[in-house]
Amino acid sequence: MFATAPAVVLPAAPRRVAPSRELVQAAAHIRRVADMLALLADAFPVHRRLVHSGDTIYQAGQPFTHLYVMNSGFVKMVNLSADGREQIVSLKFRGDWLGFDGIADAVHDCDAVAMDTGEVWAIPYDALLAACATGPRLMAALHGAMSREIVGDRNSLMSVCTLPADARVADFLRTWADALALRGLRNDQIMLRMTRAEIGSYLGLTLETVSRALSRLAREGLIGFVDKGRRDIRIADVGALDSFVQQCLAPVVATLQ
Amino acid sequence: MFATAPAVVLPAAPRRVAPSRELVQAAAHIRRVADMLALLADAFPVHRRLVHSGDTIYQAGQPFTHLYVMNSGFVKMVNLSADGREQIVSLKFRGDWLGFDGIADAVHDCDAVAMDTGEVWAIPYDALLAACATGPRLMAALHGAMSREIVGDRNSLMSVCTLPADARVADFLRTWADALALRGLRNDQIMLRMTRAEIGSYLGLTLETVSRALSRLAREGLIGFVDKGRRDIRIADVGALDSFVQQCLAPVVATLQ
DNA sequence: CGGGCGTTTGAATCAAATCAATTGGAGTGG
DNA sequence: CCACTCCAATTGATTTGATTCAAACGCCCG
Repeated sequence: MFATAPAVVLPAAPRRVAPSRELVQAAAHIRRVADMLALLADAFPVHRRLVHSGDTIYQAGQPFTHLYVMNSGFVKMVNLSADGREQIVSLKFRGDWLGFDGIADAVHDCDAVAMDTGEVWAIPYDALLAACATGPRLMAALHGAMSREIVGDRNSLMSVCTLPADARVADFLRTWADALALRGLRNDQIMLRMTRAEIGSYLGLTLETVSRALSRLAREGLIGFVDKGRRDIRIADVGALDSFVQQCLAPVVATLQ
Repeated sequence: MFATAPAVVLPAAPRRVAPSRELVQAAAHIRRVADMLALLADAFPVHRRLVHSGDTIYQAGQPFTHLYVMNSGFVKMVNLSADGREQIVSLKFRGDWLGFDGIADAVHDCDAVAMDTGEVWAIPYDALLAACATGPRLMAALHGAMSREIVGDRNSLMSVCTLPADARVADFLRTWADALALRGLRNDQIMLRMTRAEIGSYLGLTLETVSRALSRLAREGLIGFVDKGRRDIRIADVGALDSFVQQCLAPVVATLQ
């Protein structure tokens, strides 16, 4: 309870004046990613692959041989069910690992599709394991990444299961902004390289509902659109998105008390 | 693609006459779990803990020191958000590992609560890593378990995001039955040790909706209740649950074509 | 300039949540 | 043994939030 409280303690941080705690976290994360990439580059000749929007890094059904670490870019993980349903189940940024789904059965379980130009490092899994044996740091990075993935997936599930549509979209933007901040990037303006339909797929909503939610957030002044296009979103105050989510929850909480 | 196809190829398996493929899978899984437990017992003095319904194996916020493997019993993973929302995000059975959420930040991220009497083996994480260095088999088991967890979580997300309420409940029962079959247990009768509210939490539904869905499945003859209680569920034909899910999807698929 | 795609917005519909009442079992204590 | 309480589950009536259907708009690009 207390461990996660700080986010709530600040009801509406007036401006993004770089709160020290987040800066520290970001610095730690940047260092961790840099160390990890250096470690990988040292351990073996990493195959760096340049990808463009639409390229698939791997596909469901392919034999699993490599894990991948994103040096830059932006990737979606697409799950396809036996009966033809399809969904974006995860989004990946710089420093994230791809391919864990393939380890268990030696076959990939979903598609990894680039949504932007970027560079992914392909790492032969067996070579990685061998390298892990030589020192504990690579292993720690690997396990940390898997652990983070599990935590992230569960948080997605919780968003989808416990938040109404508007709050889900707000939470999505907040999470994205946090991901940018963690990587030391400006988080007051985010380029969604996704269509409304893709956002909807990820959040379990229709594209119309996503569009309406964004319009409402814009009307309330929580977000704004950069330029004339509606793809780039300006977030005045990330904390305000938090309070918006809680406000959506207010009636629910009231009944619990 | 081909890996997941067989479930569809059989439109409505008439009866549960032990299809060989599933038996083979079950045998493989049982062997894997047994090997893993033996491997663990050999590698270090495992601490075996007996748990009863309601006991917590670990809680969010606690420092992470151990991973756990379930030898028997049944456990729920409960996530709590900063703003007070709570949800069951995962269910664990014999052979499953617990605690991966704690690796990344050395602090557990959710509660693991026993829902039945059982035995969990506590494994010091550092000792486990040390043991992994000695041979590849432990590491393979560990990574396999994490990979499976990631795949499972994503499938949960997909269920919640793409299936209507009735289908979600049917899919939940099907998944549970498959989990039992995989462990070599009879899967024509499952003891839900969960209330309707807990099932609802896991599926993102209210308890009333879960109740109605179960009533409808019973009315259609897909499930039955054992004894007078409504806790134990008899499943005549697991394959029929599959076709029910697809039938729920039929109108959706029609619009896609 | 015109076509195509993505987006927005409105109106109607529908599925699930909410509210409310009742039933049913399990456990307790007289 | 029965009466009582408590909690889980069922079922019905109503409301609500999201989807569906439909139309129009804006932007990018050939």
